[in-house]
Amino acid sequence: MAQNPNLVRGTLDLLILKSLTWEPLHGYAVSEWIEKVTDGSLLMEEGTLYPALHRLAEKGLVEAEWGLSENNRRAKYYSLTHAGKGYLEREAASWAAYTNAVAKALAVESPIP
Amino acid sequence: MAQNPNLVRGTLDLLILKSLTWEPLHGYAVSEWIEKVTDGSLLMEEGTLYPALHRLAEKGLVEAEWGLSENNRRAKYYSLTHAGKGYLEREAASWAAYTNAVAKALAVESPIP
DNA sequence: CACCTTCCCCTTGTAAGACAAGGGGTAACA
DNA sequence: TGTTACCCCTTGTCTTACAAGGGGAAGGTG
Repeated sequence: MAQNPNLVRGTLDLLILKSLTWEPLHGYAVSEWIEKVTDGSLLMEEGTLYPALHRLAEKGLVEAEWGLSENNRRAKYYSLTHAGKGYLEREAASWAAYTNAVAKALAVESPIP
Repeated sequence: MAQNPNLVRGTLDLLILKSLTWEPLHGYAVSEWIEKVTDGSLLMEEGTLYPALHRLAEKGLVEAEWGLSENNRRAKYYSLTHAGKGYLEREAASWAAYTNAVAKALAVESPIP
């Protein structure tokens, strides 16, 4: 399913990190979480998800560990690091502020206020 | 001033088109409008703005015409086409829906609802 | 006069990152 | 045995924000 790449950018990391808030999840479960929590409006390509997870690990925002899934399959579990928690909070706030500003701009009704 | 490119993506076209809602503006005025309307939180690089305007013109969403600015300078005025209006409405709605979904996802408090 | 600032336009190169389209492998079940 | 669901990954392509440059003309100031 095709998303708008320009919309996904800037929220992808946030959503991934958020999905790991409570417990470690493997990649497949992360994508399921995102799909569920957005009522199916955001379907994550695997070619998008996995590189993103690797980037986040590279930055030290998540940690990976091989394990076994509920379905008895080899799976790589990602967990939020301390740095990842902080990053999530800051970036979520910044994202909210930005989208708020844009929403206001798009709602302007008088020319050149 | 450095923005977060990942946030700008997906809102840039929207903001530009919105600025042209009432009357044709030249590029410089578009960037001023955006800066003003976002309380200075979004400063548009010229190397971002002008290519974006050209892309929008290429897609037939805006039309360009050379004119003279209030300050007596040569300036290229952009105006919204019919297609541009429609695009703005649709994409603004889609953007709002998407950011809403993300906002909800980021506000989730229970694990895996 | 020379100089500076403001206004106004543009281009090139770089880097990031979403996506399409491939790949592989294992468990469970019909 | 075949099929489906689960789970991981990579490569190449394309878009596009940004940095860093370019130029030129108007109006003011020293």
